[in-house]
Amino acid sequence: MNRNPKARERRNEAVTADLTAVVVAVTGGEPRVLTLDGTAGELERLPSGPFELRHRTLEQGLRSWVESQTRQTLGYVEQLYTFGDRDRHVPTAATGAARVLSIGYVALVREPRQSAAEGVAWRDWYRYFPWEDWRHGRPPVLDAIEGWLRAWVEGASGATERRQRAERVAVNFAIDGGTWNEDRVLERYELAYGAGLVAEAYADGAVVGQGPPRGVGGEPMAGDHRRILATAIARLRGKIKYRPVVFELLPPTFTLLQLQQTVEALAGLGLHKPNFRRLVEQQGLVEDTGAMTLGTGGRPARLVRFRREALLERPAPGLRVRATRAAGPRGS
Amino acid sequence: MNRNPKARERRNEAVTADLTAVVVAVTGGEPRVLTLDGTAGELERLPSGPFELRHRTLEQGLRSWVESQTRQTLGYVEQLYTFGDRDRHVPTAATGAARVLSIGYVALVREPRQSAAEGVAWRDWYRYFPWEDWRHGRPPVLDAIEGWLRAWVEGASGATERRQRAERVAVNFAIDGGTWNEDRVLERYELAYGAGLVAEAYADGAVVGQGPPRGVGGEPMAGDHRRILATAIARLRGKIKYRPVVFELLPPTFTLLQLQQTVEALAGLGLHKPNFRRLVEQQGLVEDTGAMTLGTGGRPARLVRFRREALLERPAPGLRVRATRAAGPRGS
DNA sequence: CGTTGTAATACTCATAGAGAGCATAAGGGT
DNA sequence: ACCCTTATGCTCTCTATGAGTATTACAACG
Repeated sequence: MNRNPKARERRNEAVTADLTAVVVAVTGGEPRVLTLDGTAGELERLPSGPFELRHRTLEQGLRSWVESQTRQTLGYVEQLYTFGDRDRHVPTAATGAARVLSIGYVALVREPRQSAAEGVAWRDWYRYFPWEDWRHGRPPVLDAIEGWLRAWVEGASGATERRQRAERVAVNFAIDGGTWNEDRVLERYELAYGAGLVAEAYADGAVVGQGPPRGVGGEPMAGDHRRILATAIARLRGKIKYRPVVFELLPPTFTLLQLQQTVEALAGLGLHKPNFRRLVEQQGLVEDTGAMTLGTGGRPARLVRFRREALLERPAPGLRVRATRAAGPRGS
Repeated sequence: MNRNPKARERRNEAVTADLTAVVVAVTGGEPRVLTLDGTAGELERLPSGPFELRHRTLEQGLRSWVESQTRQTLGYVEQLYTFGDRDRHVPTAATGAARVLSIGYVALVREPRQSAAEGVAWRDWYRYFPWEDWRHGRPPVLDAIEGWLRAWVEGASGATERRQRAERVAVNFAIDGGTWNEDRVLERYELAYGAGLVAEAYADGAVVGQGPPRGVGGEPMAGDHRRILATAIARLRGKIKYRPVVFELLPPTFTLLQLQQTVEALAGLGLHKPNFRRLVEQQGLVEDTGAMTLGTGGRPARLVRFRREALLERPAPGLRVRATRAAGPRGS
């Protein structure tokens, strides 16, 4: 736009790549994400740091930042998405006017160790997305959200835009005949952002005015970290259906109930117990260890382990979950 | 955290981001990708260019590069993956020793216009992945590939590594009891790379020695472009199952056979015609236009169009395809 | 030691969806 | 009229899935 050719040396076209990690664990049936406390009234954030020359690969850089910031070593790691919209970035002192890309990753770890380091916390991920937890039926926040979104649809500037907004809302939030699809976490977050439901939209200046009542939009995070978290949840919810990634979150041996609760935690859905076991068994995803659990308050359960051969037998070994009628959605 | 601030000026840590596009169309039932001819005996390449300050967003930058290099405007665009492994990049004069990230995108367009510009060509994507086309049954190249991979497995340095190699081969190439999964395009390419089946592995210096006979490893591309193409194919093959993306490749009205052939082209599978129609109909993905085709050599077909309401009714509106026994895989 | 609570596990039933194959219809061309 | 080609309709079977119900096995409590 207004640059002189001299100023266009290669390094001026260069950008900084920020590596950001969503580190996930499921403890006691609750999905958790590793966060850093915002210093001095600042927002909570994900572990992150710039990609530097000393890093052999992007993934190595990510592992190194997470370890140095949280003392947590990572197992399974998967790249999510690279964000680079200019609008979404408010320049800070650290970045100056330079261009920053955020490369998001999701990592899965077993149980978090004892207590995390100073300033590091494992937080329930539904803290940031209260509308995503349908394990005990439709979450009550959705009433307020629905109202807000309806008003947003009405506030469209023309008939065409109103129709588009109405369709987006219906498709993603299971309103007016739409069906709840647990995978659309990112689409819902983006919609919430555009509709001014989440605090980040105001912080970025994308939306002006008065936000919704406290609690409705979920807890905000620094920068675009909540967007990256949404991407991670969406990816995981989709992936458990055709790849056996859940097992990365479980100890080497576990019970079928633990497995089910882990899936439920990720998917945010309640599942039918007998059918879930049947699915797992017939897919051949687990095998018996011979051992049993003791003293869990009920009948002892078999301890099973992941069966690697399932990878060979099934083209898409995963857990195609669908909610029970009671605990789940289907139709608004 | 523990770094000398002085030694770490920001621009020293900066990288260049290359935007690379896989532009896909299906013409006459064949899947095509937009490529640039390699100048002077160089390899074929995908349209690409660096992310610059003038670009408002990554996607804008990509669209702008593709248009300027090929005169093709893009419709549907989706980000794929960001590649940044040091090992995979041989520094060129242009990049110097600097760090380069490649951000891959896939774009879908209707039919390519008349003839493409000078040096630009639409090429069958199976040119680069001959083993991925199972539309007429198991492709014959797989015999040679299987042999090569078996030798690679045997060439492992220890028992553990041999077992790992054998499992990867079985899972991805439907050998020894594995099942062919059309979605694993990238995994197969990575395996082929590691096993020295593709020319890029030698160019990068990742593998040394003698490659397989001509034709077995598919046509190579510049840099990591073939890897990006593999990622694109994999993404599309997965996505048609739960999102109605095929329609981005078809004209506004089309016949069910055109739809089927488009899906077959992408998935690389032959499908059972009656069952495919039943699937499409019952999913409510299309609606009648009233018009019919003429003079196609057989009985005239109904012309249909995509039905947007399907987005609302189905949680995952797509075409879960599975090969027929004749034209397809299942078990090696 | 029986009762109660909590899980684990086993079974049944009905139905929707997928895989396969066959039959018929409606054009064009010879 | 006959053949070739593609479109479209229908049947049959089996598996997978959603929803319930019943039974078993431990722990804790009185």
